[in-house]
Amino acid sequence: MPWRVMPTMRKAGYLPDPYAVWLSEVMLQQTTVAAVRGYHTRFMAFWPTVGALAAAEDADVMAAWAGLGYYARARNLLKCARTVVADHGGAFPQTYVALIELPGIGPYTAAAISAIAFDEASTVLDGNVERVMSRLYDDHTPLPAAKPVLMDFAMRHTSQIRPGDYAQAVMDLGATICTPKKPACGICPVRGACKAQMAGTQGKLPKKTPKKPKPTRHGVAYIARRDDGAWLLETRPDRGLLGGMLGWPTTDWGDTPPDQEPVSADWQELDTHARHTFTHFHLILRVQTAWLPRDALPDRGQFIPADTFSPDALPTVMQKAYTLAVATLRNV
DNA sequence: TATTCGTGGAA
DNA sequence: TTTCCAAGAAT
Repeated sequence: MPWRVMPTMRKAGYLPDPYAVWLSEVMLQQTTVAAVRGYHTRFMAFWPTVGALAAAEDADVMAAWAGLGYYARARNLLKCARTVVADHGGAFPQTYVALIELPGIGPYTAAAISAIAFDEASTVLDGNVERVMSRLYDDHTPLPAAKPVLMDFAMRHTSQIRPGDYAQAVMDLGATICTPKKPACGICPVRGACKAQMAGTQGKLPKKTPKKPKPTRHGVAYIARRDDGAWLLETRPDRGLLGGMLGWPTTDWGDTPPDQEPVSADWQELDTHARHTFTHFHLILRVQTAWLPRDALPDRGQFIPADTFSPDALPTVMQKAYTLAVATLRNV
């Protein structure tokens, strides 16, 4: 990662910017490095300090987060930045105990920041470390029930010497060698100590409890433009799915799609629909489009001028609906 | 303790 | 095409 500080530099006393570390660790929650890289670069360019982020407009931050998912992270990111400014003088607290009090910072992130940015000997237990420990001790207890024992294993290994380097090293071991599929045991530095490697069970670990099948829900998105080109959008409520994000007015997403037109209009149903999969359900989203008169008065949402609107500010499912609708609206 | 909460890429 | 997931936190 470009925001990493190399071990040789750390040994000389340099530590990375806590703000950059916090931002990356929050973005990396349940998210791949490849997906995060561009977002982290843009956030650091737009808001170089926690003070700058704290002073940002909510809508700008949510728009910059669009597409990365788990939008509660972005809402908590702002809460956390503003708390750091208001209660900590604009400097991140340096200990696990203090960090975990902040919004959006849980056990893993508090451990990662305190270790990487402040060299506290905290134990990081993320998906990588869970995998490494389950294999090292050949523990077949299914996750998430196995977390306490895996944390106990991880604590035994946590180094009091250069704890920041250790935290990154054990996670990198999981990310690059002790991988979920086809681990590179032949080049693993702890091969000789790995019980799963000896038993030949590394490919089956960590064991996980089977997850429930995803139901399919249905909904309708209403994409309307006023005759001056303005788009009808609404900011979703802070709680729930896509909370705080800009999007098209939609029906509720349930088993049967109700009719909840945001404004009376001559709606045109598209002959295709968008498919999207969230964490816990599949969505089939039908799309209706309409042109509205200058004096239209919608029940929901607000008009965004054409020169202000960018689909990049929308969550991915809303971008899918937009892509389907654009061609049709052009032809009207 | 169990559920909610995104996304895009790999197999 | 469908499943499975990847550096979790909040409720």
